[in-house]
Amino acid sequence: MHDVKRIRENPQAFDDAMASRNLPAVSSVIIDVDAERREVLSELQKMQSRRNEIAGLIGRSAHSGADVAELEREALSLKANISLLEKKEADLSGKLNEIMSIIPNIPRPDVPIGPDESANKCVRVVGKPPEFDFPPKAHYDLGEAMGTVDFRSAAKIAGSRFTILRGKVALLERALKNFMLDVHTREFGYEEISVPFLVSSECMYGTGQLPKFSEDSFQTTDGRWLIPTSEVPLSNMVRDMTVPLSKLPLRMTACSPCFRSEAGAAGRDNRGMIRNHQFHKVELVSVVHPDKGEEELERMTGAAETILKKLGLAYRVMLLSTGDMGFSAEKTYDIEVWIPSENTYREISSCSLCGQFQARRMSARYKGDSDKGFPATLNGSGLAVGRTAAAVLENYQLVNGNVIVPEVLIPYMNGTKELDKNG
RNA sequence: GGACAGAUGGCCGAGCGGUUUAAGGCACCGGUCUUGAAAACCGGCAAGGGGGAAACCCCUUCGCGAGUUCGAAUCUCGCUCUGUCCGCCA
Repeated sequence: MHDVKRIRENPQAFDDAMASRNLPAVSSVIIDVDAERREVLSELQKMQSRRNEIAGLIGRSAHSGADVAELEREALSLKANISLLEKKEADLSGKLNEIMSIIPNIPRPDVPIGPDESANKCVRVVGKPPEFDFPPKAHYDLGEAMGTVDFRSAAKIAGSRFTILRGKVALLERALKNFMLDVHTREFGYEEISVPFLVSSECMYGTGQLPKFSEDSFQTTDGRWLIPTSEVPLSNMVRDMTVPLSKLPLRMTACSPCFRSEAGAAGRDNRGMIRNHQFHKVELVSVVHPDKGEEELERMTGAAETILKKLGLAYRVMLLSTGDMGFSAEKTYDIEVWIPSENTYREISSCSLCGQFQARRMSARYKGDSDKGFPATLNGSGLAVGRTAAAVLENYQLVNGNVIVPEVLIPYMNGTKELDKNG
């Protein structure tokens, strides 16, 4: 959500920002509706003031015995006008809100401008992709051959785009979650949070999934939503509250299943664990002073990268262009891991600075002695567990189809050093 | 799921139709006093929004939403949440 005052002060800058997102100019509509709303509000408040005054006079007349018939007549006519104006004001507020709630965040100045992912900028490439003297298999072929990744049963039970993991690969997934959470809590000071996987519409609105992207998530029969990411419950921890400045930065991490309808993804990544309706993700969320956003984004991205470094996986960091950024983001780094079978990098993390955009939607505030306002929020994957498991399987595969367990995971795997057909 | 009780400012808590512009206390901030501290005393102390160059004025908010009324924290209806007990249950 944007600050209407800011738009009023510099409509051109706002329209330019929307243009960089390939969206039409809307500032003039917003300014008009807002001006009308404030005019109505101002008049309404004058009437309310008079109404309160009359009520006071009548109240005090009970003691003085003064005649109040004239006052009551005036109050009655005021009453009708007030309810009329109240309705008008509510309509205008609603209209303004409707427009504002589907406008995305404004990209930061250093975000490359472009139509889509083709304009993304590679910031750095870290690690070297492994070289194989045999054609590397895809993770789903490796897993199925080992009998540890079972798409057939998953389809029987839940339909397409689900995965069942068995034995050592299920353990690998669990090991990855614990490893990631440990790194973030011990090395980066994130507090581990165990969150609800169902959330209210208010939460989905707060982080920006609603009202525009309802078709991307699953809704329950009683009106709740399956979380598409634990960013939603984590960020909404501060919804409708004022956090003391001294408590910032807040850093929270959670591991949760994530549910996505993947509407419109037909035909893409149909095989494997890359694009499922349900996947596990370790999420990072920070709530910081608005001036500390960029600094925190670098820190958060670094925390996510640390996981890949420790796992010995090659990756690159991409700065997303205006055309590829999410709704609530004003700057986003994607981390892409090397996937040998596809001979390319695939997204495994997305770290976004949302500035004050979500805080405004959530009405989350911070307050210090002489400084108060909306904090900046950030969220990032640290990392998508299923995709990390796939990357480990592929990057550490041997010619016989076995998979070496990365050193850092061995303690989390009860000492298992290699995955093989014996599960 | 059933029964009962409750929801008031950062916290506790009074108020149950108009001298309440939400009493009082705690916490916090400033001052007096003190060598310093404590105590005591004095003063200050919610958020959001509208108007204004400013001083300042005004509106809204007593869980949320409707309603009754000239006037609602207070009355009516609906909802949400919390507590206690019962039932069910991992």
